[in-house]
Amino acid sequence: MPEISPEIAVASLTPEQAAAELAALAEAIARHDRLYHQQDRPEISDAGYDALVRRNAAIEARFPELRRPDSPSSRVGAAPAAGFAKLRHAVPMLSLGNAFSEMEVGEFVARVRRFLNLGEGDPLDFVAEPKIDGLSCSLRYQAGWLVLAATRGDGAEGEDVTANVRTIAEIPQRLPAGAPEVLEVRGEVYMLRDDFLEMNRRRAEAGEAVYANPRNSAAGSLRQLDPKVTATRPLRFFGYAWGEVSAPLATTQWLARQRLAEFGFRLNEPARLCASADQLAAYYAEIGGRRSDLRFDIDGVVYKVDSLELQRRLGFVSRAPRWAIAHKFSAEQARTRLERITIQVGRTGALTPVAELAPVTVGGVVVSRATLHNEDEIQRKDIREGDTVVVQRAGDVIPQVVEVILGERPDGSLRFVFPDHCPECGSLAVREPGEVVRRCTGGLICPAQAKERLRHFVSRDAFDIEGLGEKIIAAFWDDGVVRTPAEIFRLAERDRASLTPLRAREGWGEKSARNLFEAIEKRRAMPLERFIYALGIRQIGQATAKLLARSYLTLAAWRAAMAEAADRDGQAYRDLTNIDQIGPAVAEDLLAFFSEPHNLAVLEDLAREIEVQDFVPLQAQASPVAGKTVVFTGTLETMSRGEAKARAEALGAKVAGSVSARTDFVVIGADAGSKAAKAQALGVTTLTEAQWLQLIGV
DNA sequence: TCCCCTCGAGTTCA
DNA sequence: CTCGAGGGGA
Repeated sequence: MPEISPEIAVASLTPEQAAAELAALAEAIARHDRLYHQQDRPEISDAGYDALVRRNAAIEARFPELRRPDSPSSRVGAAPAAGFAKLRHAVPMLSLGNAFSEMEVGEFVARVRRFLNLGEGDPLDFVAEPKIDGLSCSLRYQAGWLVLAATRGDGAEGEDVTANVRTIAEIPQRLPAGAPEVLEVRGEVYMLRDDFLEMNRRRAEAGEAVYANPRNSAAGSLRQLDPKVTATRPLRFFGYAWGEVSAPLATTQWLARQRLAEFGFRLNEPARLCASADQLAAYYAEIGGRRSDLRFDIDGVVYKVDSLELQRRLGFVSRAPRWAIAHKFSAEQARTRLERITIQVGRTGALTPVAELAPVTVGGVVVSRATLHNEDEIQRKDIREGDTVVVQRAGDVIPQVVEVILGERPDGSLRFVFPDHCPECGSLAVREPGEVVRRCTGGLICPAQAKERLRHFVSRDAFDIEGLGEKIIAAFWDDGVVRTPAEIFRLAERDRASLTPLRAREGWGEKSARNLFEAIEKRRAMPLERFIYALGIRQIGQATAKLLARSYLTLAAWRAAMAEAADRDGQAYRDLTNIDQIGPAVAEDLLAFFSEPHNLAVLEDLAREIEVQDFVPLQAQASPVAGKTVVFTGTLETMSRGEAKARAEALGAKVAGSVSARTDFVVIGADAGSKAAKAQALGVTTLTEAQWLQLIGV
């Protein structure tokens, strides 16, 4: 049995004794943390606790190689991280659908009942809980130890904040016996309002910038590069969901919550089990009434189907579960004067009206601009320059103009006339019939569009060149330093010969210039899908770019196919439109891009500067369906069509929408229609769902 | 032909 | 985050 023996001098410990004592200390400190922070039942004095922490630190200093991965000292004073590494979630972290009215909640309940085929009398329970305004986080425990913590990020990939999360006292470093071998606990990192105010007070005293609200404060505190700083912030955590688990937690959401509590997590309270839409509405009203009494900020409540079995049956739509919904409180609003309406020109030439507002605080943030979306929106709300308007932040983020206070409209104000010429290049701006946006026809001659295209090219999801932001791109373009993507890659070379090198520019130095050149060099090799996306072809976003990369595999093959597809009656065109999700409209935009000589020249030039890497399907080599074209038809039993498609693509297959002689497999579900017949007529291999699953090894 | 869903393109502020 | 439009299943 390992012992904590403070009486033995650290210097005289053997390595074996030290290791045993470190293990005992880790356990003891974790236990006292739990007692103190979660159960408010400390068993030792603060001084006694400090002695344990100091003893641990002393032993670690003497035997650094024995430092444990779960060392209590990593909670405080861990070395600063150099930025945050990306971390892929084992199970994606989803977002929630929103309801803003009782009616929408009623529809949600009805939708769930319909989906599950429930009759009038069949019971259906929901868990209702407050929706904390914090920052979602996923905590991964293995063999009971906290091993990883990640922010939500885009849902698929977040940031590794393990070191910072270890400093949050309320989060158990270790789970009690009986917890699953693998458990990802999901919840919200947040700050109590009182703690937030106190912290701001002290920051103000120290002359430091204060945070706008508890949410920003929690986010800012968790994303500190130095965990020591995070450790000084009063962060807390509520657990309310889970990701990967090696064993089911419970049979219902309600009981799963109790399990989380047993593991030492604080739960978001007050929660309630509700049996009907009426009870949900009552809960909503009650929480809404008590909102200001709660010790933390909430932006609504969440309803979840209680039965985990029913949750499984309901499944997901896109990135949100069908079995849960957030019922939001109405957003905080503010009145301000709309000074002017300006027009911005986007990469595709779209003219977007933006409201320039007299700065006003909404939801703790000063807002001075808000999008007006488009021409129709302005007409619909009859928004005029000089009006007093009501502003709110949609989803508490993006500012929007809700309405005009007509009573305060100044005399002699005029309806806003949307320009029919581009404010940047003067070209005609036209609105295609049936479309809402008005677009500048300047195309290649419009400097605003050119800059936006360049900005898109270097943006995060495209070439991601660090140090080449919006401002710098615009300045480079204006001065003629960089006008095309390829010129970015010739920048360093040209700079050496230049009479006015970068380092001589205002705001630039030797070091910043070198850093930029290095960042550019790092991007000379680029995966095909990113390359296609970076080109900024209309309607070709990330998803479609990846689809094209998967279908054509190499830059050469893609370019050749696009050239050939100019013949709308040819095979190449049929292949293109036969890619699932690519129809005639998308095909036309692609072909329009390739029929423009300027674009071909830019592409050619760029291809000389960089290496475009062939598309690499995941697990491609091993799978018998890699490189094959598959068509799904009819209703699949074991998974949704979207899931089947994702599975097939993950194995390197291409999923097509219709059957042709080039199709390798047609997977036939229940009630299949003409596609099955066509497959037979063409002699294409058909598979039942079971055969398909066997083929891909499920 | 009509929905439903997904995707793209636009947006703000710290 | 929101809106509009394209794609495709029903």
